[in-house]
Amino acid sequence: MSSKKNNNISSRSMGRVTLSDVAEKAGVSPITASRALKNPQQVSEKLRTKIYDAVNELGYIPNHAARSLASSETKIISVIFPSLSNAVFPDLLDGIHDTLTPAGYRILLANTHYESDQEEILVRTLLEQSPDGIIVTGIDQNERTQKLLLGAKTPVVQIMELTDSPIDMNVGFSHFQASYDLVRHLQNAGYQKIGFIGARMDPRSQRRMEGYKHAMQDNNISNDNYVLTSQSHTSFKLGAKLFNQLFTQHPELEAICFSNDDLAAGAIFECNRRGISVPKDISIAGFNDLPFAEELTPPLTTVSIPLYEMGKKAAEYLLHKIVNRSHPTPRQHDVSYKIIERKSTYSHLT
Amino acid sequence: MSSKKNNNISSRSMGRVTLSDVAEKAGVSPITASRALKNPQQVSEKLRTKIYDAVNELGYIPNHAARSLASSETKIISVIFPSLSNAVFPDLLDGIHDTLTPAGYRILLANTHYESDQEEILVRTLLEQSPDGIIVTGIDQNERTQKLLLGAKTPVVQIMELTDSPIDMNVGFSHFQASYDLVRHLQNAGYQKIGFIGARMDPRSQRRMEGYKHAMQDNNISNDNYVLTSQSHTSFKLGAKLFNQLFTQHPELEAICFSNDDLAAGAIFECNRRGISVPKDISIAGFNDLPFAEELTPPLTTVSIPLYEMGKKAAEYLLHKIVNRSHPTPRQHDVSYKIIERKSTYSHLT
DNA sequence: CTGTTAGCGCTTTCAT
DNA sequence: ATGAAAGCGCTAACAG
Repeated sequence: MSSKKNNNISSRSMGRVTLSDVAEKAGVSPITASRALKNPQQVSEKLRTKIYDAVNELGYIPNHAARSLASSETKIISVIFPSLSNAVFPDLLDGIHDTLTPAGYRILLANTHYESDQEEILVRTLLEQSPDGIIVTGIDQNERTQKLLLGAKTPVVQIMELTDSPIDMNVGFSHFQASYDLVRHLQNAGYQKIGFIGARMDPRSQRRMEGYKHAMQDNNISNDNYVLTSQSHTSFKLGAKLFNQLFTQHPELEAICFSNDDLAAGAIFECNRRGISVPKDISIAGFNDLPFAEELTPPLTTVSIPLYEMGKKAAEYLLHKIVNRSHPTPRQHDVSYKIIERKSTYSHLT
Repeated sequence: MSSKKNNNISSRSMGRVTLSDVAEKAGVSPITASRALKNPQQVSEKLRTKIYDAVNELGYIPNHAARSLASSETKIISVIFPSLSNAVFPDLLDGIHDTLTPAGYRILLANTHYESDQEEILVRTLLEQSPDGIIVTGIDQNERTQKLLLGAKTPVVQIMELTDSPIDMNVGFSHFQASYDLVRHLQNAGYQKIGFIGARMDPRSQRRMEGYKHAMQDNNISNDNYVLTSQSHTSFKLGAKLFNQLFTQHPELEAICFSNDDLAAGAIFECNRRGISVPKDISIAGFNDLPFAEELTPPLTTVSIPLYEMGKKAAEYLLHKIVNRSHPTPRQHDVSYKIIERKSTYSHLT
C-alpha cells in the first residue's frame, strides 16, 4: 500500500506510510490530503475530517525531505557556536530555541570548539541542509566562509558582536566598549594600577583586552606588564593560576579585570583559600555576569549581557527576513550591556 | 543552465547549482558526478578531476533534501534534552557532538524545558526529519511517545538513566543507587540526622530522593520532616532559601544532601554569608560534580558522573546500530558514578 | 568504469 | 473546492 500505482512495498521506499496512502484511505487525491494538512481552510470540512482520521489510523508522519525538495523550504535554522561548555551559549541558545520552535523551525547545531578553521567546514555542511536561516557567532568569518554564506542567499545573523559591515544582519554589543567602560568605571572609583588577565583569547576576549588597554592609555597609566594572557581553555583553576602569577609579580596592583567570570571566580576562590582579602588587598572584576557571580564571597563586579534576549532578537531577525524577504531596518541591533558593581570592587577607593 | 533539458531557470528551482550543472560542465552524466563525490574510487581519476574542477568553479553545494529523499538516509541525529541551562547537558551534548560530527552526522536539538507534555510534540516534529537516530533524555516517555519512537524504526538511545525495558538502547546510571550510596557513605562516616533538599523534582531528582529515603530507612532513622522539596527551577538562590528553611526548623541536622550541586553551592554560599561553618555546624553534599564543586569553600562532597563519556557512548551505540543494523550487545551501558568526598563533609564524624 | 531509467514523497502549476 | 500532471535534485537498480 505504498502508493496508488504500486501495491508492493518497493525496495527503495522504507515501507513508511506516505501521503498517498492517507489520500487513498480517505478517498481523495494526494494533493487534497496535502492541503488538508497545510491549509485546512482550503478543504471542505467533510474531507478534512476523513483525511485527519486516515492520518491518525495510519500513523502518518510527513517526510520532511520530500517536503523540502518540493517546496524549497526546510524549516531548519543552523546555529554555529564556538562552545557549549561556555555558559553564555546555552543561554543564548535558549533564546533562539524559544523563539524558533513556536514558529515551526528546528535548530541544527554545530560547535567549532573555538577553532576558526572548523567554521568554514561547518558552514559548508550546514549549507547542504539548505537551512532557511543561519546564526553564526562573531564577526570574524574568513573570506571564503563569507562568500559561502552570501552565495547561499540564506538569511544570516552574526551574533555576540557588532560590525560595520555585517554579512546580512547583526545582533550583539561592543566588547571593546563594555570592557573600556568597566575599566573607566574602576578608574573613576580611584583605581589606577589595574591589571588584565585573559584566557582562550578568542576574538571577543581580544577586543575586551583592547578595551582595557585603551582605557589605560587614555588615563596615561598603561603598563604592558600588567597584562597576562593564556591560550589555554578557560577554567576556575586557570583563573587561580594566572592570578597567582600576576599578583606575585605585581603586588602593587589594586585591581584586576578578567576576560570572563570563570577566571575571576577562580581568582576569588584562590584569594579565599590564601586569605587574601577582596577587595581590600586586591579588587577583582569579571565579564558576563553568570549566575554564580552574585553568589561568590564577595559578590563579583562584572558586566551583564542580555544573552537570552540576544538569542531571541537574532531569531526574530531571521524570521522577519524569512517572512518579509527583506531584513528589518536597521539590520543591526545593539543589545548593550550593563556594568554590575558588587563587593569585589570599591565604589570609592579611599 | 538549471538542467540538461531546460535551459531556463525554472520558477520552482532556486537558481541553485545542481549536480546536473556540474555533470554538464564536466561532460559526464549526473550519476558519474554523484559517484565522484560519494565514492571517488569508483570513478577514473581523469573524470574525477574534471568533476571536482566543475564543483569548485560552480560553487556546487549538494542538496541534502534531495539526497535524503533518494537514499533514505538523512545523516541527522535528533537529540531531546530537558534543558540547556542545566550544566550537565552541554557536557553531554559535547560528547555526542564530538562523536557524531566526524562521522558525518548533524545534530538536531530540541529542548522540553522539563515539560513532559512537550516531549511527545517534539518527538513528532523531529521524526518528520526522518533522523537516522534519536537520543532522548530519561526513561519516562509516555506510551504514545514510545509507540511513535518504536514505529519510526529509527535507532533510539535513552540516556541519563537505566531501565529494565529500554525502547531500544540505553546508556546511563542509577540515580537511585548513586544517591543511596552517597547517604550510606555519610552514614558510615557517622552521620545520622541527614536531610534532603531537592528542586525541580524531575524524574531523576525524584529517584535521587528515593535513594536517600531508602538509605535512611535501611538505617532505621528515616524522618519525613528532614525532606524539603520545591517545584521551582533550580538555582543558587533557591538552594540558599531552602537551606535556611530546613536548617532553621531542624538545627539538629548533621548533614544535608542536595539533589544537585547548584542547590548545594547556594547553601554553602549562604553558610559563608551567615558565618555557619561547613562541615562543623552542618555538612553539605551535592550531586553531579560540576566544575565549580571543587572550588567552593569548602570544596563540595558530591557524586561525579562521566557526562562527556555518556554522550560519546550514546552516540557510538547509535552509530553501531546504523552501521550494523543491529544494536550492540548488551544494548545497555552503565556509565556508573563516583562518590567524591571533599571538605564539605567529614570522613569520620567524631 | 560509465550511463540509462526510474522513482524517492511531496508540492507547484494549471485545470476544472 | 478538488484534481492531474509535472518536477524538485538526487541516487538505486540495472545495464553495458
